[in-house]
Amino acid sequence: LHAKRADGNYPSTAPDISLDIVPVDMGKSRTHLLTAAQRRHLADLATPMRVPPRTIVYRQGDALSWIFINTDGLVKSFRELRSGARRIVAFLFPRDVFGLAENGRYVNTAKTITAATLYRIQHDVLAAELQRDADLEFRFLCKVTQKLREAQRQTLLVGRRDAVGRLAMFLKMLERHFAATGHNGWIPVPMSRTEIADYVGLSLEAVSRATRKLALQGIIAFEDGHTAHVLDRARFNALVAAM
Amino acid sequence: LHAKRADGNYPSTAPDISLDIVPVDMGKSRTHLLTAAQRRHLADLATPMRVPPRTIVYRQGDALSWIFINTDGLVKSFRELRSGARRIVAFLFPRDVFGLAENGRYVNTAKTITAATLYRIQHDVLAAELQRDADLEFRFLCKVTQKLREAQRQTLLVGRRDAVGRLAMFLKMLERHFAATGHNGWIPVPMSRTEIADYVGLSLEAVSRATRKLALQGIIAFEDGHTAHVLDRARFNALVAAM
DNA sequence: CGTCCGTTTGAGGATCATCAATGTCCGTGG
DNA sequence: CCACGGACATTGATGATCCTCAAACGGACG
Repeated sequence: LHAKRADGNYPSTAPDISLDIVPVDMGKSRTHLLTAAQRRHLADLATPMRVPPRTIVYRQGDALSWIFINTDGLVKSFRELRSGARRIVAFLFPRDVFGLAENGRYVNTAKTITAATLYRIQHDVLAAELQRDADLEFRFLCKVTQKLREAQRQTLLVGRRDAVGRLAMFLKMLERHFAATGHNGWIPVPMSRTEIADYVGLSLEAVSRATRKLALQGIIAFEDGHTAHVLDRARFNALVAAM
Repeated sequence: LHAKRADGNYPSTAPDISLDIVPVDMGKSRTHLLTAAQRRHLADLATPMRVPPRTIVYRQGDALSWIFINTDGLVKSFRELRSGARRIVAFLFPRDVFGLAENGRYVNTAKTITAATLYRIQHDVLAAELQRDADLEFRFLCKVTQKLREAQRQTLLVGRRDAVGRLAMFLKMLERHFAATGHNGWIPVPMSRTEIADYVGLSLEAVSRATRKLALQGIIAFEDGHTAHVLDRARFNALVAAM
């Protein structure tokens, strides 16, 4: 698997429940989750793995072999630049699918941030299964479509000139992701400042200054560095939208 | 159709040939093009339209009704910002599918740059057809995956700090798109400077100065503003990769 | 021939990256 | 229990880059 991995300690209860693909729509509103049968079937094909923090799942350039589904934990997908800098292309949350490849090679490097539970499926097995089950395939299509929208949003984010605006958009993105989980008014920020910087395309220092500004202006309060409270919703939204 | 359109003058020869979805891979190398039967079937479901330049196909926020396939011409997909600025999210080349929506509404505005031939399919009809034909659906899945990769690349592009580097990456993207068409050494640049600026996230002036620099350094020669010649391939590639 | 649109060129100002130093947290070892 | 070390984060000063404003230029088209 191209990387050190946590061996052995899988949860012995087979949790086929956790393979849901997230709600999206291609217009039509349908039952967005997988059927019980589909989950069971996917669970049959997939192998669960429990992965410690800061573990590389695969590297850019590695031969494509598995597609991964994140059911628990946080993973980053990033590219190493010549300069040594890293650009995080996506954060993979629970219910996210990853393993993007081109010409049979992974495009990015994937690394866990927190401990994570991943299900891996051989890519050709998955492809075959998708061909067999058009309904399942449709969920994947929706999922990739959602990822496409997110990528476009990130392009808009990175394209902004102002640091605080970028940070605001970033927090908004996090809020969207955790909205379903019912956190209201406060936003979990599971990643480090450095990782935020690598995602929004700023230097670490700029991120630091931007968070400080947001706090000073009374728009957002940070506590322990990994939780953000939205104090002034109106100005926060204005910042996010203001471009 | 939410927009003025060129009425009547469809080519009377039914060109089912032109509905190909472009080559991509999810790892497996397959016959990348649609089968003749699939093309015919798609052509049955789709309505061709010949659209003049600078025509709005749909606006962001419009209710989703059609999915479009571009078979000829150039379309831009962009978002209007509060400031009045525009950020181009994607250029749609022949064989591209577009009509990205969220919650039943188009996410971006689509506008033709050149005259174009578009096929439109009612989104729910397409969805139904995809459910029926898992193979066809797989091609769409690959297509969206390709778009995702491109979007990620654009994020990297926009994230760069140097204007010339961004322009170089942009030209490289164009070259990739026209590579199949056999132009060797020279790159068609069908869009305006302003549109390039809106895509790479620079001001019009910065784009102008960057092109000038590329020309002065003998890396690329521009003629008539819509064609670029790669003079120094080595330094060009270095610029593209140098981050 | 004049207007309009897109582009080029120039000068000044704002913003962020970079470099450097200090500060904080946490785990390790004495 | 405390001191040390390392990773990460903050804060400050300087410089480079690009945006903005402004003016001139060019071709297309009436």
